[in-house]
Amino acid sequence: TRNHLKRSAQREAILDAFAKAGHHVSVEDLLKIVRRRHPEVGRTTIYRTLKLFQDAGLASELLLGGEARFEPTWNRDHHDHFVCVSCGEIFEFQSPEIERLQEEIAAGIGFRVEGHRHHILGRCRRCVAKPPREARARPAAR
Amino acid sequence: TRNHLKRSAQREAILDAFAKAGHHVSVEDLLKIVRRRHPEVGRTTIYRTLKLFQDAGLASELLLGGEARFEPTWNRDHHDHFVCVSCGEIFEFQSPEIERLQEEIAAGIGFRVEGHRHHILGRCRRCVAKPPREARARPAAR
DNA sequence: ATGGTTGCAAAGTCTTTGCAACTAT
DNA sequence: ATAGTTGCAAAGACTTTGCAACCAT
Repeated sequence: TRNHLKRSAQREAILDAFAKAGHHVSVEDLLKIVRRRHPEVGRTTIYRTLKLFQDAGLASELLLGGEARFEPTWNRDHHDHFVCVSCGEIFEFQSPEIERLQEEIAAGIGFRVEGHRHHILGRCRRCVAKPPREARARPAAR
Repeated sequence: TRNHLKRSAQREAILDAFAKAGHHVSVEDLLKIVRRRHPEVGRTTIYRTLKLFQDAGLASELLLGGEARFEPTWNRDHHDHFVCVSCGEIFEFQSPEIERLQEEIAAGIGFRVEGHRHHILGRCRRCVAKPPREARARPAAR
C-alpha cells in the first residue's frame, strides 16, 4: 500500500526476499529465494515487481553485462563496485572525492548528473593469488 | 595478417568502417555502414570480427544497457562517458585524478585493476534546456 | 590441399507483452 | 464491482552457434 501499490502476498514476499538477499541479486537469484517459501511465484512477477521497486526508489539496477542485478537503495550510502573478472565476486567502495570530481567535470559541460555507474574491473586479492581458476560466476563482461 | 588473422575483404571493410565510424557504434550501426559498400556482409561477421578486434586490442566494448557498443582503442587516451538519458547522446571525459583515486582504493583491498567503466548518467545541456522531448535514441538504461 | 572465414538459419539468453484468471479494495 | 495483479506462453531484442560453402595461403 506504500506508493500507490496494491498489497499482495507476492509483493510482500519479493520485498522481503530482496531486503534479506544482500546486494547484487539477479532476477534468477531472487526468484530462487522467493520460491523457497512461495513456489508458485512467477519469474514475470519478479521482473515486474523489481521495476516497480525501481520506480518507487526502493531498488537500483546495475548493468554489469548480460544480466541485470539489483540492490536495495534504502538506508544505504551511495557506493560503487569492484567486480572481479575471475571469480565474479563484487566488492563495494565509496569515494566522496570521486563523486565531487564527477560533479565538477559535469558542471563544466552543463551536464546535470542524475546518477552514475562506476565499475572497476580486475582481479580480487584471492584471484590474484591463485590465477588459474574456473570462473565461479558469470564473469561480468560478455 | 596482423595478429594471426587471415586477411579478407570483410575484415578490411569492417576495420575501415570501424575506424571511420567515430565512437560508440553498435553492431547495427556498423553493419549499416559496412553494407553501404559491401551489402553482402553478414551481421554475424560483424559480431565475430568485433570480438577479434577486442582480442587483438583494437576495440573495447561499452556495456550501456541492452545493446553493446564499441570503440577503437588505438591512438586514444583512456576516457569515460557521460550518457544523456534524455537524448542518448554520449560525451567523453577524462580525469587523471579519478583514475588515481581508483588505483588507491583498489590497492587498499588488494585488488588488481584491469579496467573500469565509469558512466555518468544525466541530462546534457540541450536536454536540460528543453526537458519535454522524445528520446532520440535508446535511453541507455532499460 | 588445408584450415580459417563467411552467411544463413537456428538456437540461446535475458526481458517484455498479451491475455484470461484472480484478488485487494 | 472494479481496477490492479498474477502466471503462463508467446514474442522480442540482442547475441552466439552449427554448418555447408567459400577463400586465402
